[in-house]
Amino acid sequence: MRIAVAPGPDGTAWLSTVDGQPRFVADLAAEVRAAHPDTRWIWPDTAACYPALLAAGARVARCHDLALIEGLLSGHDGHWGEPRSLAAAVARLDGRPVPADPEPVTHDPRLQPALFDHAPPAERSTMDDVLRVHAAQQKRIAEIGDRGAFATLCALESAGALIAAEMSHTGLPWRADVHRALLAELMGTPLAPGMPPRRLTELAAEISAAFGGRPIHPDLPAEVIKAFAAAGIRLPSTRSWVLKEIDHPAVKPLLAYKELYRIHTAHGQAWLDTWVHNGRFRAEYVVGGVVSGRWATRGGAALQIPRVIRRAVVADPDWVLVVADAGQLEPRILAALSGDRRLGEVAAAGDLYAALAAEAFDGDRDRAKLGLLGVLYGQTSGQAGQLLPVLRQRFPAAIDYVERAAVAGEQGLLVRSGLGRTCPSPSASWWSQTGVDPGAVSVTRDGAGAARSRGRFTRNFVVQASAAEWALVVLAELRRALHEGGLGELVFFQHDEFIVHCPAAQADAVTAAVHAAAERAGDLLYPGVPVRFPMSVATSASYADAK
DNA sequence: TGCCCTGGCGCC
DNA sequence: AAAGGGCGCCAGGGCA
Repeated sequence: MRIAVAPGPDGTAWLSTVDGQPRFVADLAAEVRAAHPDTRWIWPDTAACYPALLAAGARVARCHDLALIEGLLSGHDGHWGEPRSLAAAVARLDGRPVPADPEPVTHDPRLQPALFDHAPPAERSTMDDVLRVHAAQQKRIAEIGDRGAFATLCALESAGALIAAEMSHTGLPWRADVHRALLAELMGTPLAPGMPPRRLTELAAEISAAFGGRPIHPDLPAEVIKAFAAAGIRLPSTRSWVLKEIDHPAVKPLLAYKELYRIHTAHGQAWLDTWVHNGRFRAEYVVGGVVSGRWATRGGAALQIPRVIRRAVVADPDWVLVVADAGQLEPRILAALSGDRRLGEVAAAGDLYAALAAEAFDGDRDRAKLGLLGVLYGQTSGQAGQLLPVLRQRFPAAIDYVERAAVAGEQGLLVRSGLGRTCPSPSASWWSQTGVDPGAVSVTRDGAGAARSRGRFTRNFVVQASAAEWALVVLAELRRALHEGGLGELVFFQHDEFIVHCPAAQADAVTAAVHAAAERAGDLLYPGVPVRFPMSVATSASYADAK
């Protein structure tokens, strides 16, 4: 059963079945709570309307997110990033100028909360728009003619939007006291509020001393390069891997400073004060913002939590964190996508790189890993490049798969994930720069570089985007299983990693649900393909102990 | 003052 | 050992 929703302010809405009469409701949350649980809700924008429903205790099992699906359809047509709001979709249908999308409503606690005040009044005509856009999207999805793959992608993307809102609502358990103790242990406490932590000050002094006492700001690359030049060392940059090659007494404190400074600025006390409240870190996930279908976050850097800081992620008393990680996901996806039989056999192993090493690299796991990652990222030089011929000879179908994607990209063509998520078209400047466009004047060396660069992007896209949709299936299956079993709560998702927070007694059931979800994802996306997608699952009180 | 760019680096 | 795919965030600098 599908029910269309045109949300208004203060929890009001117009509701309609796909072919019925619209009716006004004063309390959308009450309607949702009373509706059949399998209802698929058709609405303009999950991120805009679902948080308020969750706050009112109304959970939704399934939805059709018109904005996200408009974005997927535009992308499929080669117009990634075009406006996708309900207003834009209607204008597109009517052949009118398409308005730009409004700025997303943010829940960033640093900004003044201005939520819910701006919602336009619910109008009956908005319901007409919802129904028209929905019907048009259904037609476009059907016309793609890929036996339902793209429709699956649309359902997954919508499910992802629900899960993202639910995880933001729930929050990741976060112990501010543990975090503060960790910061003090790593870098000492500031001498005064607002001053840098003590250890940073000390390291800065050590660095200055190593340069003969000249005062230096270690966080200004230009100053560091100048200081090294004065000592007779010319550096192309101050990146840590460059510094590691240098023999100079300033290098050691400089590297230590960079590491701590990063933690201080990105996940220090200021971050803690801003983002952690009442024992939870509420990240704002952004679905549909990354070309490959991975999620992003807005504020809070939820997908870049440094390993040392993960010690602050601690389960509630008598609860545990079940941390699941899909190991070596992208090479396995390549094996499944390409149907390469030999790589599939390698990918049937628990440790893909070890099996690959045994098969083709005399048991050298590091070289096997380096070579395969080089294939995924398009590295042709250096050691990874040298390993390519071996891989091509052993796994021709897999190598061919990514190289076709690379060639298509260099020619300005579009490539797609397994379910049809589509990469962006090249920019206008790319066409003129590369000379791929026959009307262009000449190909510069920069142009050739730009073409190869796009080839690396499309090569990686087909794998990364297909991996992202596999992870979405896992997420959706896991969410369903947890809800049906009354098991815990999903609290974190990061590309190929999933965290469930649950009572300790449920840990085994949750672990089983994770494995089942991974298996179902493989069966759904790659039926009959022998590739395995093993999950490593660990249960512990702290995220830091789970790896 | 605000905006955009760069360098650098955290995560996958 | 080598430096390639996707992101977001911070600080600082240049500019209007």
